[in-house]
Amino acid sequence: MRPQKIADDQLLPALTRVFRTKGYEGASLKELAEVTGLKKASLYHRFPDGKQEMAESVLEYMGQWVTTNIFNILTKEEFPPETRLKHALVQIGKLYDGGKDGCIFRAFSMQAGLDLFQEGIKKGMNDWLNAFKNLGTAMGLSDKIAEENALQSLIDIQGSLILSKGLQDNNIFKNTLKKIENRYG
Amino acid sequence: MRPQKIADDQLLPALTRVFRTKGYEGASLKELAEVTGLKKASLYHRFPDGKQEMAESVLEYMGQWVTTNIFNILTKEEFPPETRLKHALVQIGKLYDGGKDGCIFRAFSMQAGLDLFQEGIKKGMNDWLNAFKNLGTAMGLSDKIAEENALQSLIDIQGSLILSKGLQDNNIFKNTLKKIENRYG
DNA sequence: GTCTATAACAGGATAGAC
DNA sequence: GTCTATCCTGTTATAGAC
Repeated sequence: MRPQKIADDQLLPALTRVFRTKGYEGASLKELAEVTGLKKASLYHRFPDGKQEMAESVLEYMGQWVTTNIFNILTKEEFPPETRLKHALVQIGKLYDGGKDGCIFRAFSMQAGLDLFQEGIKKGMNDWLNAFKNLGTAMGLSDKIAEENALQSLIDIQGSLILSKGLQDNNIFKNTLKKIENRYG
Repeated sequence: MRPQKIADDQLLPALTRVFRTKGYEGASLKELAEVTGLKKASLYHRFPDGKQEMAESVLEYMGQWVTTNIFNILTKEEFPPETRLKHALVQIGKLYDGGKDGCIFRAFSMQAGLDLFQEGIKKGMNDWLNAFKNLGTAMGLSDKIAEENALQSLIDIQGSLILSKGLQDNNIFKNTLKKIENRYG
């Protein structure tokens, strides 16, 4: 067999960039091939089920990144919750490149994407909620308040990403991260 | 000339429904023709510049609806600001059908849509901010606080719409509207 | 103003050579 | 495992009859 032209751990980030900026329908195989340096037929060798499988893999890849770099930090009991939150917010800032990059949930949230990935999106969002709720209870909040804070934190992240894009002002996102930190202060 | 099969004021809502749920790329002329009851060629008669012009018209149509039904209420000096807010929030609930419908800004916020409508989206979002800021100052808030509240209100609306869709729970959106009301309480 | 028909192209997907 | 070549379908858009 020929050597892989691009390893999986380089392939997925490249595909991710396209899906995040273009959405599911907007991401064409032509562009997905270009950014990976592979021909379309080679992409089908890696992902026999085509575009849908590529998008699924991207969703899973993002989920793993977030689990490793955000959830695991938020719930790491060795550190005080204030420290965990601070570190996690830095990682969230990285995830969205300071507001420049969009969320994959949003990118897959138009009809076509929802038809395929509704369950994965729901699960992913619930994972975010649980991680933040875990942090809240570690800070001594009641279950109810911890849940409310978690939900509001996600609303803030998603909403501020939309407004940052629409108003072309990444400070909206950055300030929102600070606001989240203060809410738990 | 033959009679119009569908008047502009019926045509635009139909187009709007498709663009809102599918996004710019996901909205096909085939479906746009179906929902309007017109053939594709007839759509081109109404919108010579094709899909882009249809989307522009939808954006403008939504802007007018919002101006009439939300901004004008929020800034109507005859009524006390608390009343204005209450009425406006009811209209916002209608605009998004209790969380079931998405925002046109979001639908046009993937790359292809931004390339075409960035300026329109930015202007539309600033109109929302100004209307809410106007309300805040009418309630006696400082300029700075009124601006902060306006921004947070939009973040709440956009974020809660995303989470409502992703988690398939429209109560997230509905509760957020109540929360906005309380913030100005 | 709407229609049928069709052009021109892009998109997703596959076959088979190397 | 990657490639070239190709297929087929869907998509945007236009021509011209009514």
